[in-house]
Amino acid sequence: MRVGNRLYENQGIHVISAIFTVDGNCTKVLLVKRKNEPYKGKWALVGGALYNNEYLEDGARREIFEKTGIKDVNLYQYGVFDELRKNDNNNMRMVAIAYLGLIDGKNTKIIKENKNTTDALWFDINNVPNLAFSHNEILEKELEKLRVLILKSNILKVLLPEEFTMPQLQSIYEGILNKTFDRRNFRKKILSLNIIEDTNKEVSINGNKPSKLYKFKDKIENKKIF
Amino acid sequence: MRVGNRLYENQGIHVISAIFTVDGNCTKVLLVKRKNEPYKGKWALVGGALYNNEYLEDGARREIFEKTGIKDVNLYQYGVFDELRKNDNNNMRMVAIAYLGLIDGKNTKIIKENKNTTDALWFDINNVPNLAFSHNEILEKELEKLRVLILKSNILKVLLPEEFTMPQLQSIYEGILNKTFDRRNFRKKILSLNIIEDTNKEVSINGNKPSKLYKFKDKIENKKIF
DNA sequence: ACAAAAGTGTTCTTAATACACCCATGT
DNA sequence: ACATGGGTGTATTAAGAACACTTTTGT
Repeated sequence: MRVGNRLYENQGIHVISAIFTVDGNCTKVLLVKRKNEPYKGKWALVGGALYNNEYLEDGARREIFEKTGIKDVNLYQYGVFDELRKNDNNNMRMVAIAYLGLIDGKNTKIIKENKNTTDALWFDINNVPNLAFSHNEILEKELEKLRVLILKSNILKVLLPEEFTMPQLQSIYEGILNKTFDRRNFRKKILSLNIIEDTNKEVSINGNKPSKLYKFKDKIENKKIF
Repeated sequence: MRVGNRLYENQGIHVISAIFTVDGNCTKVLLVKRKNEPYKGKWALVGGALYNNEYLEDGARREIFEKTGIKDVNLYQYGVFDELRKNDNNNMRMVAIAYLGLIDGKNTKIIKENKNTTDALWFDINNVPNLAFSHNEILEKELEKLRVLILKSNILKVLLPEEFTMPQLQSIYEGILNKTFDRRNFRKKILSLNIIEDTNKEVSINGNKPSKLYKFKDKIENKKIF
């Protein structure tokens, strides 16, 4: 079952991950600096070619580990990006399968270098350089997905302790959505999304009135339209 | 730039299209019957391997034409489906890129046979057989996308004359969403979606009170969340 | 005049927004 | 007692759901 037809030669599948974190009230994305051509010296999302014997998500995870040392990351959804690289003498058909990840940047040690990259850094999403390939476009689309995902999943779990307060949660939403919300309305909205639940505990975070503690639900059911 | 590494051998990219139509109040999907192994004799969505020198969407369109004779079809969005086919002696890494199409089945002549298929038929989506590969799963996901898409695009243009009446439109929505709606509320909802506009004309479709004529807007702007 | 299909408006309920005061803690 | 940050409720507006009568046309 080997592909033995010239029509199908020179095809490549890449797995590319946009890995985000939230730091204070700004959202950051993890980029690596390319060591080799093409786009030598340019920053890029984390990714590379898929191996023959692995599933897409496993490939994405392997690339993330090889290039940044990050082991534990939840990956979500996928997008597809299409690219026909034209050369002098042949074409290279590339399909990039894009993943979205979210980790706690503060508690994650990043390895800076590997055989294909010379650096790895968190960039504020409002201050991203021109990236290799069409990674700027991929980044935009994945960020948009992240903004949708936080409204209907427990993806934000990784950025918070098991139990957290409403103000902690609000600050992360504000960071990702790049907006501020009224405290009362935010609480009402989030509770109506049915993605967190009250633990009936309280803590005083910094010597003021104690806050209630919430946690994400394990199972989150979908909403419907129309 | 040839892929000369064993790790990347035996990879394949397939483009798979779920082509829908609406007939009366039921939604149908176009399936083809496979002539060859694997899954010989099974029904499948329309698709096949991507060539090296074409973009994904072009490949999808070529496959559709080769297998069904359909030339004019708008394709939308994509999904990715991951499959590692295990054999006795090697693995075949397949990635299926899925497209969604919608055409007017009544006015489209379908070619029944080609070198890889022995038949092509419209199936009521409530009555789809076990399909080849994981095409049942792909079909479900693409149908879900179609149901979202009709609420925020002009994708339904192809099923209607340039100018159409509200009851005609409602009947198609009811067919795809598999629900019935109150006439007044449907009208309000659709108009609020900002995807159609009044033409200030009327026709009497079948010798009763004349209906107003509407048409889809050319440009449709996106809504936002939060 | 009547049958068939299309147009229209009001009420009720639910969700979204805007906004101000009280409470618990540490100093 | 006061400063800090967290909790709560109400009034207004906008959107969704439920529902019945009138209009036009052909026979």
